[in-house]
Amino acid sequence: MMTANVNCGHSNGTAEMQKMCISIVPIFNHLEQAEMNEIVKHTHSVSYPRGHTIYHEGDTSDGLYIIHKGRVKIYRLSENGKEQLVRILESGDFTGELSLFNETVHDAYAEAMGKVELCVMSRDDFQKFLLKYPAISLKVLGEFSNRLAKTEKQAARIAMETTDSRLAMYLADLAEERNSDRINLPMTRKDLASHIGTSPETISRKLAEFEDAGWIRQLGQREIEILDMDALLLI
Amino acid sequence: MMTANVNCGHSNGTAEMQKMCISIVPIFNHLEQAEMNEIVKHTHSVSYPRGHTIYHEGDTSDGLYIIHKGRVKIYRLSENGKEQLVRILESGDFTGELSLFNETVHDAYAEAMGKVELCVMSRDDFQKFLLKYPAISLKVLGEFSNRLAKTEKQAARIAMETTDSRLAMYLADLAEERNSDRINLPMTRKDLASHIGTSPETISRKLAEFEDAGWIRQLGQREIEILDMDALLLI
DNA sequence: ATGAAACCTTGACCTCCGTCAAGTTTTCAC
DNA sequence: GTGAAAACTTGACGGAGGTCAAGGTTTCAT
Repeated sequence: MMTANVNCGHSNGTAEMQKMCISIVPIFNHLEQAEMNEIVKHTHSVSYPRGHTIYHEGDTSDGLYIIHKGRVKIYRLSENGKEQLVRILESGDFTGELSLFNETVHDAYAEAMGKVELCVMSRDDFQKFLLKYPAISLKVLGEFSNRLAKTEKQAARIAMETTDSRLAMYLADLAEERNSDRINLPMTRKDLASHIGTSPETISRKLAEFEDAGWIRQLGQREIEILDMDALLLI
Repeated sequence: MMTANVNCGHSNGTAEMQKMCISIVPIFNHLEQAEMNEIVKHTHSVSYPRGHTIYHEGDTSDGLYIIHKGRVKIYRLSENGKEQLVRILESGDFTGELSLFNETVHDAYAEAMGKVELCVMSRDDFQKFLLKYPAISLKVLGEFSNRLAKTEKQAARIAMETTDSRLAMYLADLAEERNSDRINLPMTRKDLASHIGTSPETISRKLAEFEDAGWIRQLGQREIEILDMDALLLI
């Protein structure tokens, strides 16, 4: 049984949290203080435990979810029940938008990777704000266009690159994002495998190969140091 | 009303044609007549021959392209020079948007599949209209959300389904889209292969298998009749 | 209409990597 | 802290499908 802790904005602490929630999200935090306060009134906070499914494929969309604390993984299931990890959301990211515009049902799953705190806004309120503050639309369009570019790139990679390349590119992307040669895999081998279209065993083997070749060093199960980025990307 | 055919060479086309262009695009055709006229003033028409590259990966974005007549294929190149077909644009579709919001350079190629006629709007004008008419933003958001959903689905398929399934699902999608059991492949084996992440040879072989199994009938090189959709999707 | 170029098909080969299995290590709930 | 469950590693095996090649068919520009 889920033990969701739903707050509807009556306590000071919670109002404070919702305000924070809005103020950390790129799509809202460019607004005037008064405007943000108005938006805060139309959100409520929710907290879920590790493993809780926030929405299912097929659920009707109930709104926009903004991650305040914790991480959420978005995944899909194929016909035969295999899971593919689509992306991981962190503080300041949002989801639920896809079904806000055209579809009315979700086409993926959202699951709490640890304890998470979310701010939720209803579909109707969100659309109202988009029309009232056109600048928000531009922010959301920017975010969508980023995601679309990333997803198309990912699809192209899975379709055309070898498994070695895909893994190497994933590591390189992560290193660039974190701006460091020491990276921490944000997920299990199984999830990573499903993300780049291979099997957990293959991930283990390839990482071992990379290490033998002197391109990386595995420090822990999750921590990796990249020693020779160029060689890695030449595979 | 639809007397505005061809005749726009490489320079500006007739006002009539540009008007048509705007009136067939879902993101604009919901506007009032006067508003559309205003937008028409800020577009110009262009025509390109078969095979012409409309924009290159790395080009700086010069604006929004709306397809008036003909078809345009969007593709990417991998490191090793392999091509992946991302999607095919038809009359009423638009492209160039990705680089309109965040990136300033294109990350893919656009090529005319036959003679095409386009209407072009500058990046600045487009952004101005988005702010002036918030309803346009909602339309574009809807279009983006569709594309994102489609692309994520595609990525998940390539990552997790067998080649048979991917081809079968592609045929099924096409049949549903066209609402008929007789479908015409909109592209060559090579392009289809790159789209679903396999090789042209494998496409030939699988289609032959499907035919032997009695699930489809190949009428011409491009025309296919689906005989047993259920069997096809059970692969 | 006609030749050249692009496209499609079929065969043979062979490699990559997915799957199963068994053992080890790490994580997590109590 | 402790035991159970989840996650990871390594090995062996087999099959799906990529690649190369050669020959037939369609398309297209002139």
